[in-house]
Amino acid sequence: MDRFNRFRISIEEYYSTHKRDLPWRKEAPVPYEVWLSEIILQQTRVAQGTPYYHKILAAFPTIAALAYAEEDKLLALWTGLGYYNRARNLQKGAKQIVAKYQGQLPEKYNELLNIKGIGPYTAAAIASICFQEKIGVVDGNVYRVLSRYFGIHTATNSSAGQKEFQNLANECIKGTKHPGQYNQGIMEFGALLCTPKKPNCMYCPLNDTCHAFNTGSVGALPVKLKKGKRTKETLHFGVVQKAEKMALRKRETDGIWAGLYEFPQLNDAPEHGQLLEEPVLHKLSHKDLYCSFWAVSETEISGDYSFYSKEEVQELGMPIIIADFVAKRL
DNA sequence: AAGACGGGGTT
DNA sequence: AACCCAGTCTT
Repeated sequence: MDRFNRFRISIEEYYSTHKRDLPWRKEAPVPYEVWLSEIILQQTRVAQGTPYYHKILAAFPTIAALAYAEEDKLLALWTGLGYYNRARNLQKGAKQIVAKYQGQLPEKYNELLNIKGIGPYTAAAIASICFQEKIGVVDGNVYRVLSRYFGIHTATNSSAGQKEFQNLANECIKGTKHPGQYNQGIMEFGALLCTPKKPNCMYCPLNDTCHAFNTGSVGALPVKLKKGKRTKETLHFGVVQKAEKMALRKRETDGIWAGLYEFPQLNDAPEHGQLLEEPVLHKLSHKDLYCSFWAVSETEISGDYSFYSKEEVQELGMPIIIADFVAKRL
């Protein structure tokens, strides 16, 4: 038996005995549910994403409902999940599917790639889980598992690495009869056993032939290129409250917090204004935001804002730091 | 090829 | 504090 088949069979065996019961995992997976769950879970832990999956599926039970939804309503449900362009692209994708595919997800990997928000990972997941296409998923788990087992030292976040790991993943999946099970299996294996820190090598069914385990390089794999330094930014929010309403404005459609609502920003600490709480450090993965909230009069703020009540705010997407503040103060 | 894009959990 | 998470898009 070759190395690829040995690997695949162990993964399938592992999955059959360890798979978690997740809401979108069904005997006959529903393509829309798989798509929605995969978008929500991009760069997001299952535990964090699952409640959002339930809320959003309940609010928009079909692709058509999602396509015709108010963007603000979708973003309101997405509030706190991060990477908000996922939500906006999800809806663009839904519109594409309604327009070009009669509201049904296409079945082929190459067709799925044309849909907004669907990249190589998500296309492979949908095509394999829903339509039995043999394309390997490549996510953070897969990079880790493959790099260790096969001893691949190419950086996973380099162009060469992405190609190499995709090719390897495609090689591994070739022999299977159940592409969706195998793909979910390798991710489950990475999430539960072949973990980033302290992987459970002693109980690993593949340790006899794992390159990393047998060369003592488990801790050195996968190899990743370092990202640049984080940047710092200071934000001054102008809080104007009148008659149980607060002034909010919708952000531009690109950059951070695209399309979300926030307090109008001030260029600097205002001359006339009361600091409502000690400046908060809001840490994003790529920058540190020092946020100050100032009670100011309406003359201090400018731009295209409107006043919203507690009820109206429920229908708006907001960065979590704004949503939390509004919840406390309104 | 490199950076931008969130927020939260783990080590 | 650094790393990671069922990645994708833009420049």
